[in-house]
Amino acid sequence: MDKRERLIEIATKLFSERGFENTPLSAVCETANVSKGLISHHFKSKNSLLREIFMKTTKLIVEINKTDKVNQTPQERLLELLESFFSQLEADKLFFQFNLNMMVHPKTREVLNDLIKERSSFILEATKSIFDKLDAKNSLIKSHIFIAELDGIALNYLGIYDDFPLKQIKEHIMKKYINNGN
Amino acid sequence: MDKRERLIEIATKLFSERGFENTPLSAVCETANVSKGLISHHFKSKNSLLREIFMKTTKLIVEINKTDKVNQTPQERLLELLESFFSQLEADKLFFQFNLNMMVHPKTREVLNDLIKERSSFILEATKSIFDKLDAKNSLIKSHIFIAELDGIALNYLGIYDDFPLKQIKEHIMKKYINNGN
Amino acid sequence: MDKRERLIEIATKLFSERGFENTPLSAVCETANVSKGLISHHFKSKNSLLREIFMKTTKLIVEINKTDKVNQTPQERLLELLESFFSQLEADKLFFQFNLNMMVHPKTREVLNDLIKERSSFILEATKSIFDKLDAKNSLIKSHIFIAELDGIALNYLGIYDDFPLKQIKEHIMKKYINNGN
Amino acid sequence: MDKRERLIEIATKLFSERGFENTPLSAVCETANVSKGLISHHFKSKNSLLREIFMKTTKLIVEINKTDKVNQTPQERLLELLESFFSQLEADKLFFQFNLNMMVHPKTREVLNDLIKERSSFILEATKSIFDKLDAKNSLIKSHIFIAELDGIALNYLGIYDDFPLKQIKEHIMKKYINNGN
DNA sequence: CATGAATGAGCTTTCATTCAT
DNA sequence: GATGAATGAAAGCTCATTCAT
Repeated sequence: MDKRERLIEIATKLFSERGFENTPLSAVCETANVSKGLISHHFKSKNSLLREIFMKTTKLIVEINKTDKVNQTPQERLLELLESFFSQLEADKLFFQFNLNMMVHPKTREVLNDLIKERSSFILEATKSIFDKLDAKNSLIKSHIFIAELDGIALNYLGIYDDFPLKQIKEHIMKKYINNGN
Repeated sequence: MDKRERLIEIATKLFSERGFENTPLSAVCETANVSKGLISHHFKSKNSLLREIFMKTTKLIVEINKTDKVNQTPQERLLELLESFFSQLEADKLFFQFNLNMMVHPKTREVLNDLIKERSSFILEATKSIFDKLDAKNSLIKSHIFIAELDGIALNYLGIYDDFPLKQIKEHIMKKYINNGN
Repeated sequence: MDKRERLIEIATKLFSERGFENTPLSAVCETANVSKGLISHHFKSKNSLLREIFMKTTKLIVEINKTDKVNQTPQERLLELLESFFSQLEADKLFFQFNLNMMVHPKTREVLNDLIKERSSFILEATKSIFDKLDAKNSLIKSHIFIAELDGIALNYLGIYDDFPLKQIKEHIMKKYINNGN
Repeated sequence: MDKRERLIEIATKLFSERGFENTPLSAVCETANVSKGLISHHFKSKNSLLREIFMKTTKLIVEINKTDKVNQTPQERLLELLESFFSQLEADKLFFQFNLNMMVHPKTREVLNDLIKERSSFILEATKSIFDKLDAKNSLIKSHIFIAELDGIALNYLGIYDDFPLKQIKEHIMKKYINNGN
């Protein structure tokens, strides 16, 4: 059992649930049944622990997008992307919670500034490469809107509306993007 | 010069810029050139100050939506709503920053839970009442998507992409909603 | 309605119930429905308010002991004193609570030092004058023990034993002192 | 040098001398030459530190009473008890001061409520078991009076009369209880 | 007399971080 | 690798007191 890995996992979970600033390292240690000293032994500081977590999730995102989809049509790729977004959103709320938290909160945004830029460029590029193939016109704008729409759905689903009708919205969105890419 | 009002204003600004938890009351006091004691004299606690601020912004939102638009067609209302959203978003970033912050962060969400529910119900209702008149079919889903889209745009504009092409996106969105209400 | 008098009354009650240090002046003001400024207008400080209260209760004690008992035998006086002690103890717990509090707590003892000395000398004298008449031998010692016994009973009754058998103890004590003054 | 133990010792001393509420933890730390953080490291809160101290003194009291006195007559036990009370009272004023303080002050009584009940039941039982053997009649009442008398003596000696004639009172009390158990 | 805004000192508690073992 | 004692800064909050009105 790699304690370092366990610390990262637990910290991710707690940061997601309670927020970064509202999660003392002591809480991470207690949950992990590990001494306070150990966390400092493994991570230079709380901030650097956060950065490591964020980089790990970025890697995940990159990998999902890199899997060979050479043979797919852009329509298929869009379809798959939406499918995976909606199923992930339901299955792993904490993952989205965490990323929203980190992007929005000024403190964490400062700590993660470069990493956020890096990740969001990647996502924009990946999305744009799809829309480019669909219809090069306005592909940047369409990509931005596409991303914003999904982010907004995640935000409203996770943080605002208890009775957010995710399934119906998924259908609606899928229909919209599958037929005309708009 | 009403110091209470000034404290609210300054706190709003600082909470928006730095986040709630990352803004000590001492920072508010220093900025307001006021003793630490005074803030406790006027507000029972930091949380209650936050609640007061949030309620104030809710009132603003409600009022904007209440202004007599009896004679407007739903199309006109939608147009106006989008116009005001995009111009506000540019003019008063802090206002959106604040609201995003408070919705996303677990700690503030806990403190504001009831107020958030209340406000978001109102916004959903107000939006739905427009879509109802446009085309009753799926009006709830469309409202949710509409709100999510705008939230997502705010989120990406304010927090993620430095070079977010707001103007073009505005045009795109306006076109989309004005022509077919989709 | 003399507000000054009401403030004293309410302060006495609250100081008795919660203790001096644990009772903010703001609590006194709220209970009295009076502004914070007023209490400072009437009393130089919290300490001086305390001193005034203590002096008032001393006056009461002195008066009770001064009422003409010229014609009474020492036995009758002792009887009456015990009777009044036990009935008071039951009827006005707060009065005893207050006095115990003030005597025991280091902070209040410091503030009231001179007044405590004054009052306790008086009580000792008054008691000794009775025992002197009963049997001059060891009257000082007997007085001290008598006072200590009553104080101890108050302490145990009010502060320690929920089921303190006050009535039976009263009988026991009365019998002891009435028959032989021991 | 166990700092935790030292903190308890010093806190006991200061709480006794100045009272619980009148002793900031900072005073304990300064006296112990220790940082403010350390006290929180060892004790969950100021209240829990107080509880720990109180429990420790209860243990002491229990142990004193538990030492094998199987062979003693009740008269001998009473004698010993009084001897130890009076010598302790002179030797360790702070110990009594502390206990009186904690029993009388409303705030500390609230914090220690259960522990006070527990301890005072024990003391009553221990005392009653002696009086039972002396003369079962009225043993409960006699025990209560016995305890009250000693408490009252401590109270008057420590807190009220500077010139309390402890030695003579001791003699008087000893004579009273040794001859007839009254 | 009466109010309540305003001050400032001081309190308990939290917490990231350091360091000897 | 691992522990936990120890530090010190900073936070929110309480409260007696002052003062202009």
